[in-house]
Amino acid sequence: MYSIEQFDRPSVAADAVVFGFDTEKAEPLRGLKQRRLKLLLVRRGEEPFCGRCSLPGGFLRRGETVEQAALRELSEETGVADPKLMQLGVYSETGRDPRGWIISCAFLALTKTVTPETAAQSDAAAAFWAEVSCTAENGSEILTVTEPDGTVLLRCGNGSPVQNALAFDHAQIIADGFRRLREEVIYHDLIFDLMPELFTVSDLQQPYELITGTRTSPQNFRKKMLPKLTETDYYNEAAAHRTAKLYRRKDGIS
Amino acid sequence: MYSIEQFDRPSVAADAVVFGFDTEKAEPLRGLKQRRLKLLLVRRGEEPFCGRCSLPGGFLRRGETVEQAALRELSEETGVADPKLMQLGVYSETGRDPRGWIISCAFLALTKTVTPETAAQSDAAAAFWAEVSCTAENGSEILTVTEPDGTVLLRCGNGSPVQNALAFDHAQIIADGFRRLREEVIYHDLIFDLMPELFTVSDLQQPYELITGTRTSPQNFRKKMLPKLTETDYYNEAAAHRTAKLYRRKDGIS
DNA sequence: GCAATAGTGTCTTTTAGACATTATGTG
DNA sequence: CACATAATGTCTAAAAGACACTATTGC
Repeated sequence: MYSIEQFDRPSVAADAVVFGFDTEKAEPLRGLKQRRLKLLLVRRGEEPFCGRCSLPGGFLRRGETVEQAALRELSEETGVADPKLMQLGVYSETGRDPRGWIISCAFLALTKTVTPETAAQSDAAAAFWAEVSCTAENGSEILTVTEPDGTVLLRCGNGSPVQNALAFDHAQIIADGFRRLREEVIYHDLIFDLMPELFTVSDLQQPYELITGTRTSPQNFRKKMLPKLTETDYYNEAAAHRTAKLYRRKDGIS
Repeated sequence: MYSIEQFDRPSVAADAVVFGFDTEKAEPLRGLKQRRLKLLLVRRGEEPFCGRCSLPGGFLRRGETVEQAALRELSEETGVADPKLMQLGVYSETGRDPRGWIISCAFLALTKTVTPETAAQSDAAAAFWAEVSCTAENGSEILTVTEPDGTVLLRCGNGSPVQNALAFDHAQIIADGFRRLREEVIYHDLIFDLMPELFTVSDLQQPYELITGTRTSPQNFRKKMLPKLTETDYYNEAAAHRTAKLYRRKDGIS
């Protein structure tokens, strides 16, 4: 029988690009809820890249799948509990990790619940939610990841990093993760995995358009989304305008 | 500095699901070229699963990326030279390989050139092109992989294997690969990576519809494809009908 | 009443599909 | 000429977008 001991073996890490939407009372004038796209990061407390930010993750252990490793590390490091996980890609360039031969199995993870506590209750308490924005500047799109204090961690144009304060090759992984997120939202309605169970149609629009980079009128957005929704008997709390019906995702969509 | 030696490490394999179209003179009545979808397999000459068929692949070596490993193994084992490679997924269920802790990084690979020699000139001469068909049977689609002698190696309904003579978990990898192929052909025009540089519009139709599971009239298929094509000054060899203009893929189409 | 969003309807543009028609090659 | 496929055009149905208009709610 073939011996596998004759080959060197790499360490295998599982890292996750976790996106979620935060609900902030932004404009004080009217109870307007603005949703901001957030990315879960960890500030490293050890070498290499001590003090820099990285994706949450850790090493694969014997007896678990890469999915289980990603979920375990997410739970341990950041308190994020039940995200939707999708494989994003394997990063194996030699030299990507100064500690040695380490390949990373990267995941795209989506959570419905972004709360400050999520990050705070972690072991290391080093996890936090960074803000993600995607803006069109003179033709091409710029993806920006910013710390809560305003420090820019990452700027990407056309899918490749142009400004990068992150550890390892995590800037590239994040860029790939956002591009994949866009594809999944456009083609497989993954927007619903970033929303609470019940939501209004207009709750969907800002998140959807931020990720897809599109823009429509509220009327047409409604017409586009309604076939994917089931209405409920609930209404949102009254604001300074007509109350809105709450919907849930329709079964069998995607 | 963090020691990575304290962790067990898995062996990492790179396996490829290689698709390509064969051009057969099928119907003898008129010089009709029929294209058949093929999948590259290897008959194993050693344990485990000695005598069974598996995807071409092998172990990752220090100093190479998983992409390089996949290309090297493809070239060594099967003679397939310059395929388009895309990461398909990581398979890491415990027990998936009786030799021990081995995870597989699977690739979707597309080649423009399916020839008997491709497989024959390999080291082991154990590589061959199996035939892939996807038929609609009472509502759901059945994916079938057949050996040249007619032996059924794999039948899948709804993306999961129902009849499976393949080694390891390669049946599931192939099922995932075909589903991914369909998505890439529909959304990213990957059909062109399965065709020669120059082709007629009708050369495209049978391959396109086999993979996507759709069916249209030749007229409407032409209208759908023309925006993605650049015409050339060449024509195909005359058949028993009007000669057809040869096209190439238009730049900037994805 | 006013501001703001919810929700409906109407019109137009674009796209996809059904299908008739002409063109051109071989036998 | 018969036949098969190439290539174009026409009509229709479905989807996407622009936008007018009505409905509620808080202030």
